[in-house]
Amino acid sequence: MKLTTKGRYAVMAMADLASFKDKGPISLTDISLRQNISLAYLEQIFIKLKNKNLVKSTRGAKGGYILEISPEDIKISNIIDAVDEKVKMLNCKKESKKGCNNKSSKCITHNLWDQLDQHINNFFEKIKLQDLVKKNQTLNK
Amino acid sequence: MKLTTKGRYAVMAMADLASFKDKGPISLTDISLRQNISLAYLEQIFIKLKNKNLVKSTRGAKGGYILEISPEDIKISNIIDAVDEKVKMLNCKKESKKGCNNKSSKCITHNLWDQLDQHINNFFEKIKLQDLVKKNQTLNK
DNA sequence: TTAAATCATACTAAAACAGTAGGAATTAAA
DNA sequence: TTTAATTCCTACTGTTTTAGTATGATTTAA
Repeated sequence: MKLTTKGRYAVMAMADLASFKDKGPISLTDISLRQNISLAYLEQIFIKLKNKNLVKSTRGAKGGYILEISPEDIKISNIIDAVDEKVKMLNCKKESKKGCNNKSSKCITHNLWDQLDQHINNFFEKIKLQDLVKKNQTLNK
Repeated sequence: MKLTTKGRYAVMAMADLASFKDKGPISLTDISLRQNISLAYLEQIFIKLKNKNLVKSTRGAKGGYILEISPEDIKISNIIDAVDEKVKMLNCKKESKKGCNNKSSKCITHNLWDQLDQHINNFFEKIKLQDLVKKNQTLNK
């Protein structure tokens, strides 16, 4: 069980943006170099972040991205969700009238995975982007 | 981010074993039917559970598996670990002298994933197999 | 006019996943 | 003593996901 790079990169990139939030639009090239992430891959990720209104873009030369919302108001869960990195341990399909294992209404481990989901989502909910950049902030100002 | 079937099935199967723990060896065929998991796949999973001394086997007709330890003493983490379902969000390689992104010593999100690892592992550590079967136990006795 | 940037979409190699397949060894019961 | 039920062992495989590349269009500051 692991997070995919898309989710990790998205959080890294957003944290990067947050650290430079007073420097005007930040280009993906910059983020790419600083965070060591492929530029083309970053582009894909930022389309999604933009669709969810987490960032705003400026096109053309000297363009780039800035945060649409303040880092204190962006939860890690918002970022993870934006790039389709769903936390979903449960596989039990709801459509099937029969239940988890096509037998009983709920499989014996149903509640366990359900609680795990909540446990992880709760973790992402309570941490803000701001929490990640606190230490570095003064350095880049 | 999701758990693979191997981890989920392992926990389901162990919970099944625990519910029938006073009925002598339980065959994988039985578990396969009750939990709706492929027999051949269960066989692979049980080799691993056996290697970690979570279950004991009896070969031949009327054979099967029983728990090697009491359900109160088996943590979910023991099961997950046994089938190689590692919880590892962090991708930062320790070997590389350079650190996470081959640049700074630690990437900006390093601690976040580290804490997430702990958060999840902690969840699996504190839940015992016994906790899963409590409700169903009287039914199958 | 040019260079730097976002925007958009299609493609792809490699790995992981979720099993299957085939048979060998063991043992209880008929 | 044969048969059926079981664990044990190892190799194989189709599908999906991952982690990007590749290509080109559009926009804009200098």
